[in-house]
Amino acid sequence: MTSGSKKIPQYQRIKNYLLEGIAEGRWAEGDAVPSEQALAQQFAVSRMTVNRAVRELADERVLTRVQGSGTYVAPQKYQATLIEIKSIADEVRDRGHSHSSQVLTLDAIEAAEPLVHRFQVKPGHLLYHSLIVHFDNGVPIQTEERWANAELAPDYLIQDFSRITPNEYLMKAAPLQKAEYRVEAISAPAAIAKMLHIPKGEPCLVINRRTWSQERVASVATMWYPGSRYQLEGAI
Amino acid sequence: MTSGSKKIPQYQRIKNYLLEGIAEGRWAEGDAVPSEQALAQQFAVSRMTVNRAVRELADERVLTRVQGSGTYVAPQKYQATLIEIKSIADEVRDRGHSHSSQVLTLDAIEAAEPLVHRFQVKPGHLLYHSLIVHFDNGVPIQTEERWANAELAPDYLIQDFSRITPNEYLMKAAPLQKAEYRVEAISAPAAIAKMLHIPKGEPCLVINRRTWSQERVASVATMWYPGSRYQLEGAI
DNA sequence: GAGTGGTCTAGACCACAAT
DNA sequence: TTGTGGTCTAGACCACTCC
Repeated sequence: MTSGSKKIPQYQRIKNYLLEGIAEGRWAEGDAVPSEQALAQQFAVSRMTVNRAVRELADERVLTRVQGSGTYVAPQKYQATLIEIKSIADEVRDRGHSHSSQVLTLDAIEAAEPLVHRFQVKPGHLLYHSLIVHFDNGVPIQTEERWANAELAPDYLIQDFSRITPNEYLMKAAPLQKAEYRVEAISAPAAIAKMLHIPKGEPCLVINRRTWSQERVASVATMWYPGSRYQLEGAI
Repeated sequence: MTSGSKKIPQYQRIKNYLLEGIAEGRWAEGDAVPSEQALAQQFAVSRMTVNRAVRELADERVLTRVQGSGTYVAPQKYQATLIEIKSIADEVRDRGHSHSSQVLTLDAIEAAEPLVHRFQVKPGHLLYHSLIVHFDNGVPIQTEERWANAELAPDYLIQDFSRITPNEYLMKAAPLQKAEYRVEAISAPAAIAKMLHIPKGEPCLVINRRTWSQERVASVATMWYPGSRYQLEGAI
């Protein structure tokens, strides 16, 4: 099915061409992609067909279009409709602030309850574990405790998590297939309050996420955000 | 700008026509809307233009299309990936509990700041306003304060909101085109604490939503959930 | 003025559903 | 067989940007 010959519509071929080009870095963020005219010639299709391909990618926020000027690779990553797939580091940088982080724990463990259940693996299955605090201009904004499936993220322990977030590494190592999240409002317990530099008992947004890759659970994470300094946003 | 004559593209006129028809009940859920051929004749445009209008509404999940059969009004149920489009009443009932609600306020107001800004209307624009508490087995689980655009939800004030939630009415009156949300964790102020029967200061999940229909802001809502009794869930 | 995107036309062929 | 949607063409005019 991978090499289906005639079933893929032309506009989809063009979309794929542009998506691959962006993935490979042929066009970086902000770069102009070829004009509709040029793509129409290159693919030997009418401009209407190219227009549909490019317009759909613009609707999907992959590209931005400026009438009279051109079509450009959209600046952001895919945050899109959902609750933060975005890296916390990018979020901070997008605000023009500086991001830093502190790795408090980084080790390997053998799965036991309740992680056995969360990961849908057998007891003893190897998991990697990290506990990191993220800072926005030096102010703590998130604690992130994460467990990763060693089979899917074999190099987890040798990453420099002060430079790349676990999320960013996992996105490369185990491309996201599916995610599940739970959002709660909880009073900060003492340990969390200390890490976030907030009074014990202050309301926090707590996000629990599980991600899947290749039909298996790739990672489980719990993130605490101080309610006074953070809010989730999104659109549909 | 409301009565701009020539700037609105033909495909947008057709989209509006279909959205209004659904809002007015001319086509109910599951009903077939006119074929592309019929719409092309009715609006005196080419089929390609109609196709774009209908395809976009299908992408927005307002319609569903079946090749060889026709185009139908989509069921207004989809919660799926996103943060609660689901009615709170359905959520409670899905858990096998009984839902009830208490209408504390139901009135009309003229838009002033900050609602003028949130609604993108002129000062004095008519808005309807409601404040409702929802109960799960008699336990308060959500306060819902909502403002609705009177132009898009003309019958808002005569609804029986102890039987149908504002959300459910709005889904029919002004089919959802787009939504935006913000989620925060905030300590309950006294007024909220009293309505939810929780101690003042307890962490609450606060969701702010704006919905669009026919290119205009249809409603703005603020919902408070006691953190101890509620959590958001979702998947991607 | 040259190039770009935004929209639209009046046809066409195909795949599929209903009959 | 008829009607539906899915796709595509080869033009066209317009509004806008950039030079």
